[in-house]
Amino acid sequence: MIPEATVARLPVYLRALTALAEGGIRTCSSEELATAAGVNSAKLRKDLSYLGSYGTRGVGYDVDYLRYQIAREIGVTQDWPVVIVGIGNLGHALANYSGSRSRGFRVVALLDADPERHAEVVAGVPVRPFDDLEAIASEHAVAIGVIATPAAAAQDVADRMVAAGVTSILNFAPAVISVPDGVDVRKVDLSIELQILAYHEQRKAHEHERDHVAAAIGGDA
Amino acid sequence: MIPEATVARLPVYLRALTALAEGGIRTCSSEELATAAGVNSAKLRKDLSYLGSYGTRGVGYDVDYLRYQIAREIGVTQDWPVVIVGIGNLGHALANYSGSRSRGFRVVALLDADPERHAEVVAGVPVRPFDDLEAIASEHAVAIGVIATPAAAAQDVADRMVAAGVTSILNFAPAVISVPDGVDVRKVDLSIELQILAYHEQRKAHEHERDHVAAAIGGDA
DNA sequence: AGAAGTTTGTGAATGCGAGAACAAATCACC
DNA sequence: GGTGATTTGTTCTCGCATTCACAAACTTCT
Ligand SMILES: NC(=O)c1ccc[n+]([C@@H]2O[C@H](COP(=O)([O-])OP(=O)(O)OC[C@H]3O[C@@H](n4cnc5c(N)ncnc54)[C@H](O)[C@@H]3O)[C@@H](O)[C@H]2O)c1
Ligand SMILES: NC(=O)c1ccc[n+]([C@@H]2O[C@H](COP(=O)([O-])OP(=O)(O)OC[C@H]3O[C@@H](n4cnc5c(N)ncnc54)[C@H](O)[C@@H]3O)[C@@H](O)[C@H]2O)c1
Repeated sequence: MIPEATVARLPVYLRALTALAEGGIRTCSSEELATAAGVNSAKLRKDLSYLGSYGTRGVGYDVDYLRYQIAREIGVTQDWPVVIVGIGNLGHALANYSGSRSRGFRVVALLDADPERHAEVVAGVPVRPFDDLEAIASEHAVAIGVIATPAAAAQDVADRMVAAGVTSILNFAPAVISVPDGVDVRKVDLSIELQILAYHEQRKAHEHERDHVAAAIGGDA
Repeated sequence: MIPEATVARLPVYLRALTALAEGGIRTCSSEELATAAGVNSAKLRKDLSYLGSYGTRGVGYDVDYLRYQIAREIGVTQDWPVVIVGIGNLGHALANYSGSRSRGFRVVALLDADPERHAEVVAGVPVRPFDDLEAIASEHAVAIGVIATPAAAAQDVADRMVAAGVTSILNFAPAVISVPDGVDVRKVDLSIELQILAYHEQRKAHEHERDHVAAAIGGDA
């Protein structure tokens, strides 16, 4: 059983390894890979130790071999069919992105409730009515769904997805959605991220204030 | 000093409180708020206790009062000026989003290196040359920057931002960027999120396999 | 072949966060 | 004014994650 914190970092290692491989590098040490991935080398080694013993002491890791092992562990050696629901501003960006860049996933359908959208084709995939969800999900055995609708529709969309057999949901809508046990939900939320940054900014600003006050009172007190 | 895990949840509570307020609810218990925010009520109470003692035993929390206290603690009672760099598919979506929905932030500039983009106006804000970064950052005292360029450009953009006085960066590009001490970076990464979901999907699939094998061998062994 | 130098994999220590549980505080009602 | 019901704030315990530190394993050089 791999710890959740480690699972969340494996994709980062995978990307770093891909970058190294594209740069023509065949082997790397845990130190080098850790730097490329932006983590501590001890943490990297511990993370990799959960997968097995794929390095060679005194040498390091074979880039391609380790990359394959991580990809296999994550489950992206095969392609996962994905549906995206809500093809507005964000949905368009996601459709373009998933289609071109990311390996391991295949966008099999773009769904939207608005009939005006149904004429469109995004990144080679036509936008279809939301009611086609069940048919598409069962035809392609879709396990992963992406929600990019307004927040008000998110719970309904999630319910329909779950009923159609989707067991993993990536939610971009700023809404808490509840799902049955056995269904995984991850959320991506721009405004939460901005607010976390704002908190730290404010703290930095206060710190400076204190510094100035201290300096004004008398630096060598 | 508020724990980082708590800081990351405060925006969720803020949103839940806003939703309750919009529903006309004036007071709520930790249990109700926890449900709305999708967390455990004990955790919620402990989180709030770091801010102070803003509830009333036997009663609960005044929705508006608590909302203001959290907003103040996060630092979103004022508006933070934000610049977005890289106005492609994703940048367009972000510009439209930040402009309309999220309180506490104001998009003061959209920047792109591609001259073809400079004619455009997105959500009322004109797209300007990337080289205007320094002038805009100092004019508006911008502390928060958003990167939505391709991965290859992310480190350069980050360096320029830092040089221009930006001390918090939200990075949407799939790249590890390094910044000096005192600068905060948060990243949002679609393909990492998908891969985490894929891992769990794979595990679910293997579990089913084991179940089937066990059933085939003989369920009551 | 042996010594010196690298680098991995892991046991141990430390720190942090989650959740249970309960005492203190408040309200409603009589 | 007192009693019971309700709900917060906090203490305590447990488990997980991070980091250190080092022995084991491998390479290279002599
Ligand atoms: N744009 C961003 O950068 C951004 C960032 C973070 C979060 N979000 C969130 O992502 C979501 C989408 O944002 P957007 O800017 O693309 O909004 P949008 O309004 O442009 O697009 C929403 C789309 O969802 C469709 N839709 C509405 N109800 C539906 C339903 N029940 N079933 C299927 N489709 C439905 C609409 O027809 C529309 O095409 C919103 O919840 C937003 O808050 C957006
Ligand atoms: N589209 C998505 O849903 C999505 C999701 C996750 C992550 N991302 C990432 O976000 C980034 C943007 O994605 P996109 O789909 O909008 O790409 P895009 O190619 O549509 O847009 C990128 C924009 O950045 C501009 N740019 C390039 N170099 C620049 C520089 N040095 N300075 C300023 N601007 C520059 C380009 O002119 C272009 O307008 C990419 O790194 C992508 O991997 C995108």
